[in-house]
Amino acid sequence: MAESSEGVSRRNRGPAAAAENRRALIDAAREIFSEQGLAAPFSAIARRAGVGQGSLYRHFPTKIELAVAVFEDNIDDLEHVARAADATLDDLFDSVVAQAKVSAAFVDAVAAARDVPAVQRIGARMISLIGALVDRGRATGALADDIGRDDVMLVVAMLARTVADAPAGEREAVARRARSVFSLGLMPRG
Amino acid sequence: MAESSEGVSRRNRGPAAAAENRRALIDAAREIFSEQGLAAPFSAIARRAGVGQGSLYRHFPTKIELAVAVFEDNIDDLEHVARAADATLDDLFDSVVAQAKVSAAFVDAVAAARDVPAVQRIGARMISLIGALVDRGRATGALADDIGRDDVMLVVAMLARTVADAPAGEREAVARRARSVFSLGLMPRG
Amino acid sequence: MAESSEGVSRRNRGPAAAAENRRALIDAAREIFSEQGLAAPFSAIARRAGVGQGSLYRHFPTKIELAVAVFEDNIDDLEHVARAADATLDDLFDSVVAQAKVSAAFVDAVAAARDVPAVQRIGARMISLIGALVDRGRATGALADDIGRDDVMLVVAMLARTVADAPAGEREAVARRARSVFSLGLMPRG
Amino acid sequence: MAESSEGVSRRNRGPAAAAENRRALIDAAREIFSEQGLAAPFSAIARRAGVGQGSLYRHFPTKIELAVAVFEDNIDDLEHVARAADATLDDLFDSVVAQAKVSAAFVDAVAAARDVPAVQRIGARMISLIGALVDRGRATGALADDIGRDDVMLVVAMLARTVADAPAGEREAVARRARSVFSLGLMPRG
DNA sequence: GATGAATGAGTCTTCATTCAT
DNA sequence: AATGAATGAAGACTCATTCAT
Repeated sequence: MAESSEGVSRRNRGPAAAAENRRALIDAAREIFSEQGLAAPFSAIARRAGVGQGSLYRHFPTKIELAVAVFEDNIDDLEHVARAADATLDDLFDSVVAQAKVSAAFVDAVAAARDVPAVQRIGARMISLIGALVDRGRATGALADDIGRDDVMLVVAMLARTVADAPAGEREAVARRARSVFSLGLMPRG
Repeated sequence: MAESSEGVSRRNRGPAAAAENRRALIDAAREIFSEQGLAAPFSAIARRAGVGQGSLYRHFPTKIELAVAVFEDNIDDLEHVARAADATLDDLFDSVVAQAKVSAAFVDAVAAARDVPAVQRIGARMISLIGALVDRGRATGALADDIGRDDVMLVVAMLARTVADAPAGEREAVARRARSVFSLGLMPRG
Repeated sequence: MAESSEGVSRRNRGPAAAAENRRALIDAAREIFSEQGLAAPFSAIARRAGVGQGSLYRHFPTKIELAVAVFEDNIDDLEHVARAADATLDDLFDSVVAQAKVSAAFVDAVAAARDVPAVQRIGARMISLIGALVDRGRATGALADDIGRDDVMLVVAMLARTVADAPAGEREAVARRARSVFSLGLMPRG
Repeated sequence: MAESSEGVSRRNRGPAAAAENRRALIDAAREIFSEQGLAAPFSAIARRAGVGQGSLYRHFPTKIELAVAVFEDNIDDLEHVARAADATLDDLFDSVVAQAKVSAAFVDAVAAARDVPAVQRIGARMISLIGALVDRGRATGALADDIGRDDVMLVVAMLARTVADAPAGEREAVARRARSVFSLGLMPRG
């Protein structure tokens, strides 16, 4: 992210820059998606990355692929979170809320390209990490027995969208309210 | 809707056609919004309505105003639903799900123009009808005491978005799953 | 002008309203031309006059004809000014500056339609009243002998344009500066 | 100008063509502004230059910037004229009259964007070159002592406008008449 | 004659995508 | 493989003009 300060036009450094450019593009895309959503112009991302438009297309022929690359990073984080011995779904929700805009952009991307292999791969990772948390939640009695991975997946998507769509000033309040509704629904009743 | 078969360019039928055109535009917009969302090109709506672009702008200078007009119809329906003596939140949810795409478009519109009076007016109607159902729900013990109008409003928004974004074939399943999660959250716990 | 307050939509009063509408249109046009110049949309004038667009076209098929009608009023004033026994060119300039925007709009119209009879008629009236002032100026020794009507006509046009084009806050200063340059040129030297 | 024959759609010649396109756009703009004034459609300029609309916008995001580029060339000429050891204001007026249409377009542009830095820069150059001629004029006794740069600037603007607005066939006569009025005003009176 | 809606062409502007270097 | 300019197709919006009532 340090590299991605906008407007710093790079020289043509040839093939050597390939890996570096890729990183810069992903970082720039994450920023742009956070600010403007998935519908942001492609050119803005290239500009922010300080990379030619052509290079953007070479690395990521479609916006979906770029979104996948961005979210691949994010999901690394999520997996990291989920791997902690005492991690709960709440921790996952915390992360999702913190990255709401990017998450929402990803939800958009998924909606637009459910059939792209890379998208499915990411979906699988997501389901899998959710699965682990669900299992643990059930084990500790923090989660109702009839709540499955797919339910949580849906909740994550709704949470991301809702928070992302709220005006900046109300994000926190909306997140709290939504999570409250969800939690009560997810908690075992008794 | 009967009149709005696309592509049939109308003659200038004079001012008498004004009201009819307005209706055609609203109907066309509802269709288009349902198919393409709020971001659909204005021109597509005019075309679908069989009306010149200028007429569209005359009737609805901004997309928000058009969205409001569309939703004003929908909210009529919702109010009708809510007025039934034994109406429940579930009935409301049924309607929202049935009109998911349009509802989602409206959520977008509201997000984009919270400060437009017409939007606020609609928002107020929505809150008000939800309020009635909430009160009734509490009275009949179908709703937890700590669930308020704003919570339900949020749920409606999430429900609409989620169902609207799901691929056509999965809408019903998604709706069922989402409502299940929500319901358990909204039901009083014993 | 009292009648022309914008937005007051009139009922269809039929033919009886003809003369009145004509007046309202002229007054509205003067206002609009003053505010936005000759390029102002036709519709703005009809709206300001509280008259249907169709009526505007009926009375004034072209913008030129409307401009002529507007200026015909103004030239009445100018002729009135010029008829005063002790009137000077400076009095004319005062009037032109005071009506700079409208005058400039008229200059535009003339430039665009030198061959329209109505325009020529107005031009003749203008030349004629200037002629009177020139003669008187020469007689009183206030004007150089080699300055003719056409020179003054040109000066009037330039004065109007210049003042009209200046930002509102600088009109007076510009008018003063321009008149100073012109005056020294027009005054006899010796 | 040789390259700018209208309608010959070019291939994408890559970045190498950038400078050439820029030139073509400026030349085309000068022509178009001369023919139709500053209000000419942007698309006409792109077409005349044989360049895509997008390229026009890339090079000149606003019409003002394009006008500035056009006039920057013209002012080069004017500065060249003014630098001649024996140059007079009359030489400047000659140039202004010769480029009347473009000059008038520039006056429009300045009026429309007094606050744009590039415009101010050009204005400063103009004032400065006028200043040199004013100083020289005073020194040689060809100019009245109380005539300053601003007066001459105003005269230039009026001259440009007036000549530009005159029908082609009368330009010369109008220029002569206007300059005569101005000159007598600018000359020292004995 | 008046009315005011309808029409559609014309401009502006933004992007996704391609391509020469 | 990188660059960044070129392209042109949309889409938004505004008006001049026409026309049924």
